[in-house]
Amino acid sequence: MSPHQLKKQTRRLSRTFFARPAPEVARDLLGKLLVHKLNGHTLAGKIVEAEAYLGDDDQAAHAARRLTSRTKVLFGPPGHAYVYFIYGMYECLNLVCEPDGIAGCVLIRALEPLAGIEEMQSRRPATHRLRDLASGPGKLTLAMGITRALYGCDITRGDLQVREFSDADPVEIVTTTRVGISVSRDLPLRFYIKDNEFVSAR
DNA sequence: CCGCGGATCTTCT
DNA sequence: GAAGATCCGCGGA
Repeated sequence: MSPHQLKKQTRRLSRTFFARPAPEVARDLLGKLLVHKLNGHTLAGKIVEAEAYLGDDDQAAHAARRLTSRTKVLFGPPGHAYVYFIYGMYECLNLVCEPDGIAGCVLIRALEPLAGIEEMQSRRPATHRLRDLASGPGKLTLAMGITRALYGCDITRGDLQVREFSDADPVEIVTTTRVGISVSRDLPLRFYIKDNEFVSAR
């Protein structure tokens, strides 16, 4: 998909899209396009897997503890990026949801690469199969060049954005429990596109 | 294909 | 001081 096609066939999501409950936003993000313009390159992938994280009622959510310097963006206005560092070497991308003052976000867990694929591959030299390029929360941030430098950035303006296809087909969604957490394990807050080979942990 | 463990460091207790 | 919203390479089947 060329940058020209991307601009013509898709449009950027606005803040109202994100100003809703996180589980609802997580479902609706499936099939949308995550785009990062970086150093003259346009990197893009279709969102095929996402998880919702809530506030007080979700002990697995970073926002459940309290408001800290790390989590403060979660309590702010929707449509901003929450990027955090984990396990000493990876970064994960979340999109802040809910109205201003209410915590909640969606973790982007896997992408189907659609544009700037060679650039993504150069960022993940150890990977050879396309389906492994961005099929995990740590993998996709590496492939897309997303770092903590983007903490708090406005997704509705600027170089990191989410776009929707004007002719999007409805997607078939599978709901499961979330991956890699030790508490609040039973909540059905993971969503992915059925039969999509770019989903993590198949 | 599957399971296991090491790497590595920020954040909060 | 310990845990953590992960990934990769290794060994075995």
